[in-house]
Amino acid sequence: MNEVRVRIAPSPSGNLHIGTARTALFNYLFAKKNNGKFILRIEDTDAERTSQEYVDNIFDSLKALGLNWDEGPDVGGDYGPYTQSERFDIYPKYVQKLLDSGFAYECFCTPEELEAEKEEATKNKQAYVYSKKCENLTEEEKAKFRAEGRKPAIRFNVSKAQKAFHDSSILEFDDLVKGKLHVDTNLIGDFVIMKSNGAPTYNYAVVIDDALMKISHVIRGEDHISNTYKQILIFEALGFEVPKFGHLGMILAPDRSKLSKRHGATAVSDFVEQGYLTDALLNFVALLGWAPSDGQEIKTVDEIAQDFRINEISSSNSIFEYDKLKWMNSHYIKMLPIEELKEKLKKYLTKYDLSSMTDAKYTRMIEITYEPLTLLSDITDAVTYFFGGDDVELDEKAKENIETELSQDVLRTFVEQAETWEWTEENLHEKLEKFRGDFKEQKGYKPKFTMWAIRAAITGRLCGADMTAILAILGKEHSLNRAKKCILSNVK
RNA sequence: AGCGGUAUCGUCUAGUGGUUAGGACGGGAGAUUCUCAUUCUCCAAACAGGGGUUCAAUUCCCCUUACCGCCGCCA
Repeated sequence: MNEVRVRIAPSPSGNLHIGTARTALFNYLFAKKNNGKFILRIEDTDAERTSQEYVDNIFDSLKALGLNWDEGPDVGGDYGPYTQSERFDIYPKYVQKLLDSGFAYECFCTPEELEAEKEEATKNKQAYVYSKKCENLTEEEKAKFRAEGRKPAIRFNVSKAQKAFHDSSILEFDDLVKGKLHVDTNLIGDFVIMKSNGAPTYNYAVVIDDALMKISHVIRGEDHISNTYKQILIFEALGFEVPKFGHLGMILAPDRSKLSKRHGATAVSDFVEQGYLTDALLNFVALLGWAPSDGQEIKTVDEIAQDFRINEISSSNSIFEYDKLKWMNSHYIKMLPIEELKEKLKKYLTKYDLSSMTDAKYTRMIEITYEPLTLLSDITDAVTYFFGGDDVELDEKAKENIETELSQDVLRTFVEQAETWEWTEENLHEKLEKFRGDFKEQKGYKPKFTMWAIRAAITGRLCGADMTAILAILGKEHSLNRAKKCILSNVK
């Protein structure tokens, strides 16, 4: 049995898209499950849209996701180079083979001529298929075009390849996820494999690379289905073994359009920047099309790989539901070991002076605030009242609350009694419990209201983390000063 | 227009020729908690439509509809 070799072949014309990440994941899973190799290839044949910045982003994102490749531009391998622009000397050789065997021919048509053909087709409501005008040019005619300064593009002769390798004009292949797929090759025009400037086209370069890199399974988005037929024909014309193909449904935005920035983040690096955990991202994206056999959706990549069967992937499109991703992210945040969480969160706490806080206090602060986080970045707002010393900004609801007579009563009593309290969390816990118990008993204040007064004065908000711990972390002085500042002299 | 693909709660999906069609997110109700959140319990929510085949179809076949993709000297 041949070795399983799969690849992800992103084009560096943008940051690594979440859809590409999903395709990469499925390739990775397939490789893992089958003890195969996962290969990264950079498809940068279109120099104008390509940049090193994007190449770096693709590397970094894939690494962050833990989708490590066995062969690639940086790590090398036996079938390099793994960057298309470094393979430009390879492509002409096989074009020549195709030319020699008659599966390709030179085309001297100008863009204007081609445009005219297309217009004609649309006018007649026909699908456009190249006319094959240049298929049988004589040497004299070619020489004449050359004399005019025209540079030929090379076209692949579809009908010739079809007749050479297939009985019928219907070309069929067995897709790993979609089952049997077919098309009438008469509908495929002779397409360009080498541009007049000498650069290979995508459909051609992909075949050469996949063949030379011994790719056994091509797993990609279903937008490539129609390319597959062309590619199969090239594989055959060159005498290469045709790999197996598997096409995944697309990821759509909630409004069923293409996922774009206006829906939120689309690049993996954007998600990370916003405070998503890569593990959550990966787990979520795996669930788009794949379902665990035991119904347990939270899974590590290794667990998913064990349970992964490419033919069981749903072949329909799926919608990217940010709500579920958020839920998953908060779930992953809760599962993170506290030490790791402390480190990851620091990135979002740069506006605060953490050096003024002991590690024990910092740890405790994170312990009591991390639970409600949806995004790591939510921590920024969640801890603001731990800083600022004697001052804290009150929001509208807190202000309103402070101004009630009940709250004033609570605060006056609090300041008076707390002055003598020993300021440790255990003791505060005990004292506060008794404190609100007393108010309940003596004045009928619900514990909730008693605590609201203190919370409003100390944190400036009506909701937040455990009040006892907040007081302990803030310290006696700051706590009492904040409370004192909220005691108003004239309240009716 | 043509060609190809897809169709189970709002969303991601499980599932079967005979099931109370299952789970998750989201939504609703309740319990717990000093608040918010968490957690827990419960509830509502789906087989696109029409024809066949069959004793029986959500499941198999056909048509319609809807949606997606492709029709580049882009990748």
